[in-house]
Amino acid sequence: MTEDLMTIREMCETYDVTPRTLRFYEAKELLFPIREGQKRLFTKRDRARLKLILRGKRFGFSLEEIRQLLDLYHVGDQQVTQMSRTYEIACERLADMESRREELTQAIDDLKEQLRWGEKVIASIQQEKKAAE
Amino acid sequence: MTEDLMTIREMCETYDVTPRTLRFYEAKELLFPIREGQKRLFTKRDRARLKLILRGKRFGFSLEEIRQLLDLYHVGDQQVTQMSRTYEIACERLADMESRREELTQAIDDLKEQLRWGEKVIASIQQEKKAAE
DNA sequence: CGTTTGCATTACGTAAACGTCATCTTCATG
DNA sequence: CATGAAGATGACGTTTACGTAATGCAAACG
Repeated sequence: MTEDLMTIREMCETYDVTPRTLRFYEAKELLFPIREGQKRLFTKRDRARLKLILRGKRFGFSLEEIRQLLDLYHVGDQQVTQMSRTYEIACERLADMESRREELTQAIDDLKEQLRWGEKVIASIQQEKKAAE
Repeated sequence: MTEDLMTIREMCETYDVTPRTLRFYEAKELLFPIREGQKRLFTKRDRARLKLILRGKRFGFSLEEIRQLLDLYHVGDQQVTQMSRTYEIACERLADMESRREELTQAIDDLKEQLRWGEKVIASIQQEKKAAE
């Protein structure tokens, strides 16, 4: 931790995932821990990527989609000639996420309305109970 | 369609899903189409539920989680005594969704920043090209 | 009246995302 | 030096969310 490197166990405790998950993400080329002999050591970069992975998952992105998103955050890995294409993809993603947020806002408003209705129903039940006493 | 009832095919075209998906959702008790002989006929209620299902999926909810959410929108199906509990669950869901939205906003801001950086890089490449001519 | 067409059921298949052994090294430690 | 904890490597198992036939019925059509 001090040298900016973490063991698999430290990673698991920090991010609440299993070793299997981390090895799986490495196999899928989402993470690239360095090796000390056999053992994996996760860098700051791996941790940043893992946070993005977990966030992506919470929004229903597949690991493959997340992998593409991750590349947007590590453009240095890419050839400069692919930069423009990468930029386009990123713009599309951004639009996608913004429309998602609007949809989510709509869902929140719907649910809030339901809740107001529920409050009314509960209140009227309380009244009935009171009347029955 | 005129009588507020739709065949499976009409549903598929309207909501861009396969028949298999609709039957699957029925088996999982997410939809409750009525029967005309053997054939399924989907009501307005089924369509409302399907919209919520598809929306839920876009946010990474599992079908089981969605089923619970759906019940919040059809409280009439429940016993009145369970009302308060249902209300609690709904509040939790709401908080969950609102924190999701905040997270999404953060992700959007991050990506926007990445894009601004990308714009700079692309611009500087254009400069290099120009200089090379 | 035979045959498409539309929908149904049953059942096996599959991709994604890990879980769960079983087995094997490698150190640190009593 | 035995051993036990931490980590690695297969390899098979599991759940979710459908896909994909194979087969059957029933109305509609040429």
